[in-house]
Amino acid sequence: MLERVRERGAEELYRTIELPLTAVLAAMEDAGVKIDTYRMGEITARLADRLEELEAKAYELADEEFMLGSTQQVARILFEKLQLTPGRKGKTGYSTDTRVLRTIRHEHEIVEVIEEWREYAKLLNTYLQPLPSLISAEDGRLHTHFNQTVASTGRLSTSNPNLQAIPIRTELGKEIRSAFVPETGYRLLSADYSQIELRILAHVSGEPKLREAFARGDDIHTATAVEVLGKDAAQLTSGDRSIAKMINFGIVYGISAFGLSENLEIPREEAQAYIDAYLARFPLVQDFIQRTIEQAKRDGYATSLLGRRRPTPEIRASNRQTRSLGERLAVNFVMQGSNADIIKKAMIAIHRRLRDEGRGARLVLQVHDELLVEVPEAEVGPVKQLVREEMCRAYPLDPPLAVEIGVGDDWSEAKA
DNA sequence: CACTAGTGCAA
DNA sequence: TATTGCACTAGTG
Repeated sequence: MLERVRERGAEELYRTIELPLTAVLAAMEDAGVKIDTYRMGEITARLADRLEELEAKAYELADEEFMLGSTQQVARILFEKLQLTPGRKGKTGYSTDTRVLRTIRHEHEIVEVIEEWREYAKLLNTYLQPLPSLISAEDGRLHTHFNQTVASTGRLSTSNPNLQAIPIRTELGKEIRSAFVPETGYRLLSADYSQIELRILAHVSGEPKLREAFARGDDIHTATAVEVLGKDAAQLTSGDRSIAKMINFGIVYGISAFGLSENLEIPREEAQAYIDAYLARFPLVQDFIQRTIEQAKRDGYATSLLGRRRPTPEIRASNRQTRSLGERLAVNFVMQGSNADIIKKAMIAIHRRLRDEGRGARLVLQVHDELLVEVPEAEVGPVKQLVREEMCRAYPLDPPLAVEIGVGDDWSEAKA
């Protein structure tokens, strides 16, 4: 197999990153993370009560009993029985997803009941009930599995349970995250790369406006809004910043007018105008996108900063839709794949130094641009410094990598 | 039991 | 018809 690894130009990546990383991941799986089951139980009890109330209310408003978890039955109630305005359709009928429900929220009282039921049922069924049952009898901790060969971009994934998708956006979500706690006498340290994928874009494109914005320490979405919307920073609304944020996401994902229009919920022509304005204001980004697509067409793959390759055969397809997909995959890979390279390199360095310096601290989770470390109280200061140093040093970018670090008595607090 | 569709959680 | 994942329930066979 080593011969085939060589043929694909992957030997260095294999020897310096992927192979040494296996030991780090094994140690992390072995360490696991502590869960405050009492806190989980409190939230669960509260939610279970609320879910029953919502269920009763939904039956009353629909004047019949139905399965709130069944999209088919929900669609029948909303769009046949109650005659609400249908939105998009799927293979089997009307969609009842979040966006559709949001649109018809004011047509009938039952819609908000269903929305709220969905949110709570998700948290209960996916996190609050399954997680405690997965806690090891051996050490009382929760052990995930890190998959090293699943994601086509070189990212890690986690499974059984998927600890890379623990809620954070809603208040209730944050409460679930707060049940992830350190061992007695320890604290949790969360370190995440700030805007790493846009910094990689600034680096690989060499776009001066992006580089300078990062160098000045500007808020990158605000800086983008200033350029694309042509307003002074002082006149920007929070809506302007949100638009710029969605455009930046779009650039990282390999933008299309259709995709941006869907996400901003605006006409495709307006989305196209935003894209045109962006590319005109950041011309080196446009060059980078073009270069990346041409390379992928020629070589059959895109390449990350550390030489990882993603084959993109779609890019030579005769079907326009498939070809566009290939172009987006190639562009996105440069940023997502390089991000994966960099954080893996940092993990190896951190693991090694914690061991060599005789620290009691240990890596417990990686969430794509974040590392979670369990640290003895007495070591917090030096470990914080060590983690920042190794994460920043992993790959010298221009603009440089920036790392935000928080420490707390649970995962939610550490991220605040 | 294996599979798909729809939905929604994370970065 | 914007990138990468995992996992839940309902429903089919």
